[in-house]
Amino acid sequence: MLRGIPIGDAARLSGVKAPTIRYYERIGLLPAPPRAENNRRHFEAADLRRLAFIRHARELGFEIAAIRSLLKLQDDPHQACATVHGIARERLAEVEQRIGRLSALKAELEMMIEQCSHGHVANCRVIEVLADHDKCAHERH
Amino acid sequence: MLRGIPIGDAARLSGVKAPTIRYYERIGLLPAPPRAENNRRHFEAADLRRLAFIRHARELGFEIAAIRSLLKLQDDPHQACATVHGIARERLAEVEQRIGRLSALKAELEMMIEQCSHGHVANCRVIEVLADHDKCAHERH
DNA sequence: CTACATCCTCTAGCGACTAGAGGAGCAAGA
DNA sequence: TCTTGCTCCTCTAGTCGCTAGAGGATGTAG
Repeated sequence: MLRGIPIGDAARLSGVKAPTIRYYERIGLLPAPPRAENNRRHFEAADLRRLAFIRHARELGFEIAAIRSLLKLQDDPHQACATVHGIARERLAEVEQRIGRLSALKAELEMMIEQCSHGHVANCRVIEVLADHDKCAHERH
Repeated sequence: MLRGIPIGDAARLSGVKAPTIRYYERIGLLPAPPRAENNRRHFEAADLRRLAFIRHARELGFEIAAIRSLLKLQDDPHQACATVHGIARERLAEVEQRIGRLSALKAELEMMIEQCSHGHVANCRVIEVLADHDKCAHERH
């Protein structure tokens, strides 16, 4: 019979939940697999690889649109690597920017918490700092 | 006449866009201001302060729900500071975690990009690494 | 035969806005 | 006075990437 992998197993093997797999199929990120007479999907190893790829890229913070282009490039191995490279570098720049902003934020939160007098809200530094941006130590946000 | 601040000025002064101000009013984050006969909102200085507070807290990544509790605490200055403190510390922990994850991610992206052979997609490291999680240098994601 | 698990489709919800339609009001210039 | 252009109003629907739940069919084990 050789009847492919059912969605539950595909979910367990790829780490992508079943509803999410169906969602990816609906938005065209994953090709619709053949169905058995009982209308159930049957996946194959290639689908699992594609799902693992998607999952990993998602974990790295790539958006669906970016993954879509990466997959298109992957499907056509004669494409130049430069495009892929570009997408990854864009993503790196984003990540670096986010780390920068988060670090400033961390410093500000730490300052707020440290300066909090542990008394009443009326003279709580956390509330004060939140209310008045000028009290921030850092400018870049 | 003394007819308060119109929404456009409130937006400019507070840094919160007009549709977003209306949205905050709708979800009860900002008290509904009085209206003139022409049905237009008229804000006051206190509203601007509240909006600045919300905006700053949003920039720091606080969720609307957290801001809602902070505002409630702010409205009642006899509350203990401990609650406020707790919210801020929770937020700090989240931020630290996110920085950690983003740093691992940055390292991985850098590695991917560096190893990319600049040839064809068929032997592009970016694609390969994305396809196979085991090729990652870092485990914690 | 009875449980129970797995699968199917479909719709609606999340958070925090944002965009657009369609219309009213107001101030300044020709 | 008319027109232009700006601001304002409400309402609905869209964004992203899922997730939850309803309601029903099928499959498997005891």
